[in-house]
Amino acid sequence: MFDIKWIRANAEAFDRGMARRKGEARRAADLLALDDARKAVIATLQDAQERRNALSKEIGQAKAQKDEARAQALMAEVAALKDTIQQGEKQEREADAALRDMLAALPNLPLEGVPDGADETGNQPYFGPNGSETTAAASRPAKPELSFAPRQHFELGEALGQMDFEVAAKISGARFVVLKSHLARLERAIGQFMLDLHVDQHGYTEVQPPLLVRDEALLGTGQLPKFEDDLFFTPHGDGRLALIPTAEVPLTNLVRESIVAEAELPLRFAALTPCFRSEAGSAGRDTRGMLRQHQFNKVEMVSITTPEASIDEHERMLGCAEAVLQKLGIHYRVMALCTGDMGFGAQKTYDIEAWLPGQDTYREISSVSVCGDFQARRMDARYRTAEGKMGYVHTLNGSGVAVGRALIAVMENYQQEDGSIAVPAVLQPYMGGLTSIGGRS
RNA sequence: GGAGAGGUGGCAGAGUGGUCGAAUGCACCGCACUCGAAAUGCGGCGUGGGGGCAACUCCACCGGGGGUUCGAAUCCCUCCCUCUCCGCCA
Repeated sequence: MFDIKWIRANAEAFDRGMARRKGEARRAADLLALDDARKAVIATLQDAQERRNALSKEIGQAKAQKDEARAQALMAEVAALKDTIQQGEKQEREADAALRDMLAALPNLPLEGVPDGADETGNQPYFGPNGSETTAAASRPAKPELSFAPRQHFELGEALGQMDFEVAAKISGARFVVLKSHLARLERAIGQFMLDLHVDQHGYTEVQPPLLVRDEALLGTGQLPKFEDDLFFTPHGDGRLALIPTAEVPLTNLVRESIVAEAELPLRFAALTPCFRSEAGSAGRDTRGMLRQHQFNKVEMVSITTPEASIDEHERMLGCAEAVLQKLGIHYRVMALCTGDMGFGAQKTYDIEAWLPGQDTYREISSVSVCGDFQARRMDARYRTAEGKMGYVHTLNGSGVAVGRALIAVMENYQQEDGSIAVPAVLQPYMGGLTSIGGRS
């Protein structure tokens, strides 16, 4: 959410940034016109209120002095203002709402340095703030060398009899899956491992958040008002609650409507939760396998920082997500998303794409974004310095990483010629010591 | 689900139609006293918005929203939240 004052002071930068955003025709002039109209309404209203207040005060004094005649005269005088004030209040509400609605529908402005582009083809490889392709390659696991034609995860899973899309469809329809036996445990092991990593080694506080949230929370992080179609809702009383599309929503809203002492920052939260997405706009895409499901598990990281610290925190968070793949031994690449591929609330986003041998391609497994004060303004999340100065916090979120997609990556990268799957060393403790799924033991 | 009580500044807690942005206490900040501290005294201490170069001034805010009234923390409606009792329940 933008501050209209900021737009007024930075109209040119605002227009330049919005022009880079796909499909954003909104210009500063449109918003400033609304704001001007709003101010005019306020000026008129306040003028009338000021006169009313003064006269009402006199009425109080007259009454106190038992001067009924004077009180009556004053009341008659002020009565005339009543209609003006009520009209004005109504107009102010309408003007506020008009401006607020327009501001709430605006996406965040891309940071300097974010590549321009219309879609994912405009994304660029990223090797770290001071990195190169060579330095990055040194810290990233290599592609597995498979001496046979690799299979896709669903082929492996179905052959094992531990991944069942048909029965899931009978129960819940398309885009659901049933995992059983060792694959079910592998799913749990991956989530557990990743959450432990972030909590034990990366300084995140483990959180068990609500999975059903109010519209206000979704407005705060930016899923509403524009992306209602992507969400599942359930009726609740006279209203509704949404199933979280990502734990970013409850984790970020942890600081909503609050003022955090600067000394408390950064706050780092991590959670392992199911996520629910209607995938309304992706009919026909990735229909095979469990790459794109209505329900999936994800470890999410959220950081709340000062404005000064958010850019460094972004790099740090990317590192936390990368560590997962490094420890799992899965080859990946990092892409800096272009303006056309970034999410609504992001100033800058890195995607981590895991190598999937079965698909012979890279697929997104994590997305790490810095949002600046965009969400903080929507949530009214502020911080106060030791000197008492207040400002909006900066928020960041990143997957660390998507559990279902990590399962796919493990399966495809650790598959053996006989269709069994080796269990990565770091997961074995979480698998009761199991070293292979489907192999002869 | 039924019955009841409540939501006021960082905290505690007055205030049931008029000069109340709101007593008082605690906390906090400054000053005085002190070698220093405590205690004490004096002063300060909310947020958002409009106007103004500025000193400043005006408007709004007592859980959220709407209404009644010349005037609302106070009355009415509605929503949210908290607590107590009953019922149900993993």
